[in-house]
Amino acid sequence: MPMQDDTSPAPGEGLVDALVMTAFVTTAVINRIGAEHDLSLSLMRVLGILWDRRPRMTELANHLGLEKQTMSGLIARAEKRGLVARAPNAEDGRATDVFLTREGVELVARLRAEGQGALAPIIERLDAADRQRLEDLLRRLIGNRQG
Amino acid sequence: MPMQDDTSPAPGEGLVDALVMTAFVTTAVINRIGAEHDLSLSLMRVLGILWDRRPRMTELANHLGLEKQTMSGLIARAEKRGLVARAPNAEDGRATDVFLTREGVELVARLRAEGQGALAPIIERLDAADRQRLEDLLRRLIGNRQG
DNA sequence: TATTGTTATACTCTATAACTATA
DNA sequence: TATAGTTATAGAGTATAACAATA
Repeated sequence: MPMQDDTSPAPGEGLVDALVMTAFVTTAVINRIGAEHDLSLSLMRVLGILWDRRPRMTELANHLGLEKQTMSGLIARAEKRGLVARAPNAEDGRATDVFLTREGVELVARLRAEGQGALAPIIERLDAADRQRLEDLLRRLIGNRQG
Repeated sequence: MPMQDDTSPAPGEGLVDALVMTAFVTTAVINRIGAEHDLSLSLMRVLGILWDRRPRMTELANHLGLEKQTMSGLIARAEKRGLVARAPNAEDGRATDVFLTREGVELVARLRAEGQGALAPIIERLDAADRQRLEDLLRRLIGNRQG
């Protein structure tokens, strides 16, 4: 879908296309893995965050860019399935902490392994040196963020 | 979330993390742009495909990995909004072709410009040479695919 | 009979609004 | 009064199942 009346594209235009296509491909892969476990992308992101953190509901919602009510429903369903649990925050009587159950921890570990396996055929199109170059470039692009 | 009992990660493990994080960041940006126009990611993908193609319903569904009934609803809502239209296929009396309306074409052009603008601050973290290197590596990774 | 598409139904995800409890 | 969280309600997105029309 090139700009119609512009024969000299803006700098980075092709890169944006490549980024978006890569995002679609990557998302499709992890979405498929999630679907096999009846997990939405949002819930997978939540579980990933809970791997090494114990946030409160509002923190989770902000991190994912969702409303707190949406997070309430998401966590309520995950709790019903035994993947996460809620407990009152020790310092603030209004707040609720969220954390993974043992079953949730096992699921995240399994998801992670399956993700590596599913994306392996794609990344193996590059040799080791190019993989490292790509990883370095991507990390410079997105910065060192967590979750 | 490193592999717990493995101090020497599998080849490409860090790259998978970087790819997934990049996908989340990129998806969040285009999702926000879509939300400003009341468009879901799925519908944006459909509109992107229709930019230069006139597929039938089943082709669209297969391309996005959705069921044909799901595509029926998606297209029905988009048609109601005047973004796309349906017409019987000339060769096969069972099939229905889908295509962009004039309004749909204008919307896709606008979305595309907004996507470039929204991702510009991110890609500008790399100089021109590194942008080209990253684009080349990504294209080798995902192949030359369309839509 | 097989394929294309739609309709019926149900559940998840998401948002807006209203509410309760705590600070 | 402001903040944290839940509940109520509604709409979009998705799937499974059943159906109609065409090949």
